Amino acid sequence: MESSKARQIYLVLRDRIAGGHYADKAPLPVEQDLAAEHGVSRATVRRALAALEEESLITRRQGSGTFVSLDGKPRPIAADFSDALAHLTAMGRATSVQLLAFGYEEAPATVADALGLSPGALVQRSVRVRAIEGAPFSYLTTYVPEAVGRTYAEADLASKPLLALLERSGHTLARATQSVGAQLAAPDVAAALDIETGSALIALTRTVFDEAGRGIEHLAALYRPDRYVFRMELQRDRSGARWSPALRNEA
Amino acid sequence: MESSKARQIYLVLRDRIAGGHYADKAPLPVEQDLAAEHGVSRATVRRALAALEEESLITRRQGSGTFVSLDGKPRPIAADFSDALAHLTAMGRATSVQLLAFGYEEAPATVADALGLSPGALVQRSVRVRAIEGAPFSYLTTYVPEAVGRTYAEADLASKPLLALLERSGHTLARATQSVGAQLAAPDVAAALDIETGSALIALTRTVFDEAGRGIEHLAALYRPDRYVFRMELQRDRSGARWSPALRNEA
DNA sequence: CTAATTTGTACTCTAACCTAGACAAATATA
DNA sequence: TATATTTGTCTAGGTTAGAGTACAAATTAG
Repeated sequence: MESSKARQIYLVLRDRIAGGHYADKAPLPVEQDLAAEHGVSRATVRRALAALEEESLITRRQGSGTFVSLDGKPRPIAADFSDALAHLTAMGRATSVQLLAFGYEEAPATVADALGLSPGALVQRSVRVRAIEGAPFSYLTTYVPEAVGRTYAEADLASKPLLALLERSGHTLARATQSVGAQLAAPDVAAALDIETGSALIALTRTVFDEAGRGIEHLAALYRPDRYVFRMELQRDRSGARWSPALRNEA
Repeated sequence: MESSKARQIYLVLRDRIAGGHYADKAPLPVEQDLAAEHGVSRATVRRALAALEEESLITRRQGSGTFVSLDGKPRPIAADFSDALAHLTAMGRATSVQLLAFGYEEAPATVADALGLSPGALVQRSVRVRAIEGAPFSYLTTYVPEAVGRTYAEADLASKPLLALLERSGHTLARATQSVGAQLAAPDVAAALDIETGSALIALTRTVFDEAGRGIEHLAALYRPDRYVFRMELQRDRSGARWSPALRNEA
């Protein structure tokens, strides 16, 4: 089932289970209905279900049905948008970082644009994977203008958060723009995050500026949605016209 | 290429182009490299590229290379997290809503839990698709406790935002919790959003409470990331310890 | 002008995937 | 207890997708 209709169905059902669309212990639709929904034969649905059963995400009982099984499955970490990292460490959970790539190269057009560099300028590019208790959950690609990057060493990246390094070297981080989308996992990312190619990932890009408005860091991050979700609390404004974010302390 | 490795590659490249990973006019990796990256033959890569070319997302020149082509392609709408809708209408863009399903049924366990209802309680379920200038971008499934749902009519849903209806009928919306993840498009959603099954979607779930802490609405929304992204501005706190969201007026 | 690079085209072979159907076994329902 | 429902097992057959290879045509670089 390397790539196929069965895999597609497997991935869709997996997302739904992880996302709470089917609650724990709840029955999945019967095989006939799943087949109809996806426009395939029952044999194909059964292969998808077999894969889910192998991960013990479901249990199947002949004559009865197929049921979600989330016994000891870890729930995703809920993180604030504003400072995810402080959040995790504050929770006392062991996160580790692996540096997959590091070097200086010409800035891709999209990065040069975001950071306000001239096309072809040199940037430091690094790729890191962050894991919590051994389970990888994010794939981070960062770009930093060369002059900024030279203020710290490669080894620092594996041990300290990048924003901390930037502040240590005297840069003031004043403002950032962030946008969130979704993206499919390419083979390299899938391998690093221990998932299958074609899984859905949260895509977050962030550009950080100093007080002079110069671009300091450009981040393209991919998160496993089954291990990491962004959560926020909203409160109705006194005026009643808008919602405003409430600052959080805990997950 | 209904489901296959070629399709997988097609979707990955499509996401990258839409997400700005490859900039406009920039060359894609050569077919050999793409084949190596994805672990397939060149013929398979070529089928993926053919599909991209058909949508004129790329142009291919024999002897030269393959290039991103984003001429008249619309950029995704950038929306604030706090009140996306007000945002859109404020921009003066024509959004339309289609009501796909409406009815009362037993609350799924996950919904009953979120709204604080007893298991098996009746809820109103509605499915809507929102489009901007004819292009669908969101698939919204909402659950409302029966008593609350009875305060407005089915026809209202097709014309007014749900939150406005709730306020009109005297409910005060005090607080909401929201979380953002990612999910693959199932066939029904894919058809409604005019995309292919297996595309990556932003998944947002929100639960709205009144001032007494009662659950009023539970929303499960799916967004096309090529048409809709969540954007936010962050500012460094005076203390310098955290980031805080800056309220926005415009995209 | 020449050589290297890159996309375009053509072909064969194979294996994986999917469909379709029928029936068995376990469970739930009336 | 009898009947319907649901998962489990098996078989046969056909279609498609993919690998691999070779070469042609256009473009670029030296």
